[in-house]
Amino acid sequence: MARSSTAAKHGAENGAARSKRDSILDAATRVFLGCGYGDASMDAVAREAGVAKQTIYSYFDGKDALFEAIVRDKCDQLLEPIGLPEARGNDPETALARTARRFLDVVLAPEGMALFRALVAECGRFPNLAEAFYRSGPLLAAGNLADYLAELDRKGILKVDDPLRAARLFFALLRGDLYIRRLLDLDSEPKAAEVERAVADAVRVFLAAHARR
Amino acid sequence: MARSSTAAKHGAENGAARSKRDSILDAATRVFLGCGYGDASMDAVAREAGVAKQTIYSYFDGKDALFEAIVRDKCDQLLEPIGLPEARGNDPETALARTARRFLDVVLAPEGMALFRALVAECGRFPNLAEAFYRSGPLLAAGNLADYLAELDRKGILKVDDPLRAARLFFALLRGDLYIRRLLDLDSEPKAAEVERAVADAVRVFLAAHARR
DNA sequence: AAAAAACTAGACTGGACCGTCTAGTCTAAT
DNA sequence: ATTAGACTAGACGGTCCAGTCTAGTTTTTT
Repeated sequence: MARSSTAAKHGAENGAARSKRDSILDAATRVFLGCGYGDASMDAVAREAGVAKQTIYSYFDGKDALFEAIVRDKCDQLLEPIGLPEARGNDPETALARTARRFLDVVLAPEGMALFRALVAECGRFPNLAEAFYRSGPLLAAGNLADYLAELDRKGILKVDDPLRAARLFFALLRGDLYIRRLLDLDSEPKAAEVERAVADAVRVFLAAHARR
Repeated sequence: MARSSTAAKHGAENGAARSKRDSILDAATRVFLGCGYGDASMDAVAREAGVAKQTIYSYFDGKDALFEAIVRDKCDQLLEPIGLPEARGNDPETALARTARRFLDVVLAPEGMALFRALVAECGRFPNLAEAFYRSGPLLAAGNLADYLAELDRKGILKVDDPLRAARLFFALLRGDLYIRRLLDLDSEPKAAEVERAVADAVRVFLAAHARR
């Protein structure tokens, strides 16, 4: 019935209340993804949101619940584009490149990286969040691509024995070394040209591996 | 002159002193990699090492220095096998598979994952550690493989235009989806059969992409 | 206008933890 | 035997922080 387990006593769940909740969520996102769960303080969130600390506790049960809320929120919002099935032209090269570009744009962006870093850091404390992220991100994306690959196989355009496995490999190829370097914060957000090069490499290798002979 | 910046006043840097320092380092490794930098307490390290807290501070300057020491230690110890150039038979498939196996055995093992997770979580606080890890791990491994690939290209066995780039791609392929799942702690250490399958997939795709036509 | 609900600012509690300090014990060298 | 240095056990100061509480103000509803 109530949205969150306890703290949902705000009469109208719309209008001004919604916007206050949102501004808390936004501020919390900045703070939590900026310094990590451990170093983020509720006082900092309150300050950032321009809100009294008590107000936060009236919308959320506590620090854990707030973190969960912002992560689920960011997952939905951030991973939505890569979850959507891609418009599939008849040219596999173009379709793959488009999928690839969309994927990298999301996961290599500062927000995507910050979210993933936070999840890696806290996966011990919040195992269900890690699972939810994986399902609504990498797994969904791979599933969609797998459907497309199966179609290409049926049509005899490519040779794909295990579509899901192949899709996962494609995304792995795509992350490449860049992703590790980004995770360790050794690089800043890559320029479009770099992304384009990674996309081209991945597509080339993938097509070579699955060409009909 | 002195090993660590300040705390190196232990007369003989051998024998009993060495072993005490080592037991602190071991305990600290368990604690830090077990709960992460933030949640690890110096008291817990002392308890784990069976040592008074003061003793830790006589060997290390503080929590930061201790963390640095254990990370550098684990980097050296863990990544040493993947830094070594591989015995290269004439069969590229076998050589690649051997390199791949050695790599995955290290990075997917609990210790390898814990180290990497800790670095990802703390890369903001310890940027130099992240850099050191990258250089003595992924970069070194890629460099070695690149040398081998260049050789194969010279001999006309494979077609490898940019060896370093190709080597990085090979390792990316190798990490695959498994690595993401391991990072988020969604899987436990993979069985040998799973590793073998990942290795076979990566080698197959890589060779297909770099075959001489 | 009056009552109720939401919100603010800030004090406060209780607990965790880093790093230091004290006082005393053990070991090894002189 | 004495002395110096390494070590132990535990207390302690200072800081930080999650979550609660109080008292007063603003907004909304009736």
